[in-house]
Amino acid sequence: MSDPADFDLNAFLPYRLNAAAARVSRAFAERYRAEFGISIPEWRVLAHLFQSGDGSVRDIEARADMEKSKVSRTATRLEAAGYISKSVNDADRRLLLLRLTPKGQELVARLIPVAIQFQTELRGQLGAQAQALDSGLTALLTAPE
Amino acid sequence: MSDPADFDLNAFLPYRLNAAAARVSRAFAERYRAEFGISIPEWRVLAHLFQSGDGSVRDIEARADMEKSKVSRTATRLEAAGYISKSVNDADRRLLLLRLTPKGQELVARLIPVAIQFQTELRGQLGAQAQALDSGLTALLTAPE
DNA sequence: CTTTATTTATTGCATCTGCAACAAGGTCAA
DNA sequence: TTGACCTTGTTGCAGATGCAATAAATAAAG
Repeated sequence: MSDPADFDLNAFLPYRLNAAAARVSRAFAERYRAEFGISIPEWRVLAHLFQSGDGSVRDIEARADMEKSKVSRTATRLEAAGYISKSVNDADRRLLLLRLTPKGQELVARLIPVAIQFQTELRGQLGAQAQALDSGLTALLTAPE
Repeated sequence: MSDPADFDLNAFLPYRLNAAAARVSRAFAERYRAEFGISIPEWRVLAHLFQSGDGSVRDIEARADMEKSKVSRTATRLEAAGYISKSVNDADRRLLLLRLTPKGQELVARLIPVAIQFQTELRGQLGAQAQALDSGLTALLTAPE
C-alpha cells in the first residue's frame, strides 16, 4: 500500500496544490501585468491598504503573509509609482503609515473589478467543484499549524 | 454584489490557493531539507526519474511543470551530488539521458516514505475535506487552459 | 546534398527572494 | 535617568528564477 514503487508525483497533494496555484497565479498575473503593469506583491499590498485604509509594514506582513523585506521593497516601488504614500506614525515613530494616494485609490477601483471578474470566470470553469475547493482550502488554511 | 468596497483579499480564490500551497510547501521543504539536504526542485526531478526510469530535460520540463533552465540547473546540481547521471542519447544526440545512480536510487527509496507519511498526516488533518480538496484540484488541473 | 527551420539544453543577465545584520525608536526595571 | 532589551523597517548578500540568446543536433525543403 505504501510501497515506494507505487508512488506517483502527479497524485501527490503538495505537488498538485503547487501546480494548481502556480497555474492560477500565472494566469492572473498575466492579466494584471498586461493591463495595469503591476505585479502580484504590488497587487496584494494595494488590496490590503484598500481594505484597511492604512497600515504599517508589520500589519501587511501579518495579514498578507509576506516577508517584511518584501513588503518594504514593494512599498518603495508603489510609492515611487505614486500609488501610495509613506509617512511616519507619530504615536510610534518606528511604524510607517502606508496609505493609498488618490491615484492609488483610482487604480484599485479599476483593479478590483478585474479580480472579481477573474474569480467569477474561474468559478465558472470549476462548476460544482468550486464549492469543494473552497471548503478544502478553508480546512487547510485554518489547520493548527 | 460586485461592489469593489466589498472585496476581501482573504476570500479571493487565487490568494487562498497560493497561501495554502505556500504553507504546505514550506512545511514539506522543511522536513526534506532537514533530513536529506535537498530542495523541492531536486525532489521533483528525483521523483520523476524514479517513476520513469530515465528522461531528457524536455521530458521533465513537460511532466513536472518546471522551466527547462530550472530543470537543467537542478540536474547539474544532482549530478554533482552523485544522485543522477547525465549521458547523451545516441538515438538523438540533442537529448540528455538523465538517470538515477545507485546512490540516487537509495536516496529516493528513503525519500518516498517520508513524502507518503507527510501526505498521510496532511490528509489526516483535513479529515473529510481532503476528498473535497482533491476533487477541486482535479477540476482546476484538468481545466481547458 | 545543401540550405533553411526546428528542437534541445545551457548560459548570461536582470530581477526577485529570504535571511541575517543593522540602525533607529520604544519599553521597562531599578 | 540610565542601561539592557525588544520592535520595526531597511539593506547587503547569496542564491533562485524566468526570459532571451546561443550552440549543437536534427528534420525538412528545395
